[in-house]
Amino acid sequence: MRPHPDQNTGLRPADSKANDPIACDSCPVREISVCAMLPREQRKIIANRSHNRKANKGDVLALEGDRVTHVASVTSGVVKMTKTLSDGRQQIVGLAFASDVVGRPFADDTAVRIEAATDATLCSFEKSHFEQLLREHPAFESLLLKVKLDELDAAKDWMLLLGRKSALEKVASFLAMLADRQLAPDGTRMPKAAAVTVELPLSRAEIADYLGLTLETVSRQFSKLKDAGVIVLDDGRAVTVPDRQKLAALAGN
Amino acid sequence: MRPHPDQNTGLRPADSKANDPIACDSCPVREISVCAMLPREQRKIIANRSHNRKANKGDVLALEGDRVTHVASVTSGVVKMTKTLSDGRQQIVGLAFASDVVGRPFADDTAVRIEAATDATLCSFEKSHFEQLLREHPAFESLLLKVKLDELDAAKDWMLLLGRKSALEKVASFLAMLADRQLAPDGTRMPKAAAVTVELPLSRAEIADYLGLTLETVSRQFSKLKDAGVIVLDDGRAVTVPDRQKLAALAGN
DNA sequence: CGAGTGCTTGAGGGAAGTCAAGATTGGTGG
DNA sequence: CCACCAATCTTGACTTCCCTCAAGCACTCG
Repeated sequence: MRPHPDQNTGLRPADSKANDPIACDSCPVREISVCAMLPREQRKIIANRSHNRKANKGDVLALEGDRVTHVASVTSGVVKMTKTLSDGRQQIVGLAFASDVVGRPFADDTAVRIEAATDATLCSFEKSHFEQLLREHPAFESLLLKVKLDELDAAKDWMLLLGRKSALEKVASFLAMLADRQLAPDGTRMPKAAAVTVELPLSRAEIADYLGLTLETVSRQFSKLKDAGVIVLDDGRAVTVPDRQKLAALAGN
Repeated sequence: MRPHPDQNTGLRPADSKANDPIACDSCPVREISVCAMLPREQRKIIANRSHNRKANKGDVLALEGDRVTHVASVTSGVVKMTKTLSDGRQQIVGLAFASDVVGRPFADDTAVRIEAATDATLCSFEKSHFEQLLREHPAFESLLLKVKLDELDAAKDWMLLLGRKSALEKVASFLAMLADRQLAPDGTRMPKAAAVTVELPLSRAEIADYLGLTLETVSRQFSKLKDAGVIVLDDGRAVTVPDRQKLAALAGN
């Protein structure tokens, strides 16, 4: 593997923080985030202890080994978590979409670098406040546990992909994952048959880092899928999947 | 990848269950398992709701897609969790050692096959009882959350390994992991300098499935490490590491 | 319009996979 | 106790998939 060039260091937390109090009632993820478990009147507690945070694409929210100061729920955009070997080889070990939690409660420092993959907004808590919420509201803690158990299952799927799938299967799996999580305009999941257009939140290089490949190999698999008629490359960053079944078939499993 | 041959199907849960009540006070993992968080008098609750379970090497505790009926804490031995692609390619996605929890609370069925990698004993709960314990004892749930967050961190490390490390680094990492978790006879962790002998809980084929390699490649890396003097192969299953620093250096990171 | 960035494509090489013997080990029964 | 057999592990020769290196192409933006 070729080591990675140094990347845009972006803004550190203190710089890009915006202390607008959160309006939970209009929060775009209020029904699906961990907060959803709290009874309405207790959301005030959240509002008082959290703040909105805007991050621009490329902004680094935490470096590998950093002291953990905040825990946040993603309200829009995509945040990536990466780990890096000493010689620069890099692996994306997690993607956080809207309603996902980033940051590590109950640990002194992060084992991962946290970075905005797209422009993003977060509902951010000071770590100690977040942990206090967990202690005081078992329903909140319980929901976080369920969320993390789901994440663990997803991580196991990803381990299968990284360890055993071919390059083509990896790319197909990645696109299938994005297509499946794609929501119709009304917020419901797309019907299984319908064509879906996916706006890729990652560059070719980032997809490579996610799949354990090189950018060139990723690009070649995109071309292969295009030639096979499984995807349409609207432009570099937007992909249409006419038939998700066909894509899923190539994903292995 | 070559598909795997079918493996010993072993015993299903109902067959190998032994209903001895658990003696928590003499439980080998009472200080480190999730149970440790419960105040002494509440351990009775555990004793009443759990039972000892012996599993022989190769016994299958659950198949991929099985309904989850039990959640258990490993009290001795090693249990492996695997995922399999339709053509038989296999990946070990988790190893549970003494004090680790296997089984999936809050889900209808397992996403992984659970199998004893060595002879093992477990402290097993009916899933509904386990979930009830979590609900009634926030401290218990809280500890489980912390344990699962640690597992998630470990999974991320493993994703880095699977996606980006060379075969030699993978094998070195695996041996380093085992050496580090090896305990001195008195139960404390070994001093960093001391030579450690590790009894491998997995066959070459299983190590390959854990590392995303083939058995032949694993064997070659063992030979390479032996020739380099980094390890001594006492026999096929026991490895001595004279200098863990040297091994760690080869593990990458 | 030229420079910069990100993506695609090609040619060649190398690390790990595949296929195929052997070598060890461990268990079983004569 | 030792001979035999099956299972596991090691080693070798060859192949393949993906990585590396290197152009060339397509946008975007000053």
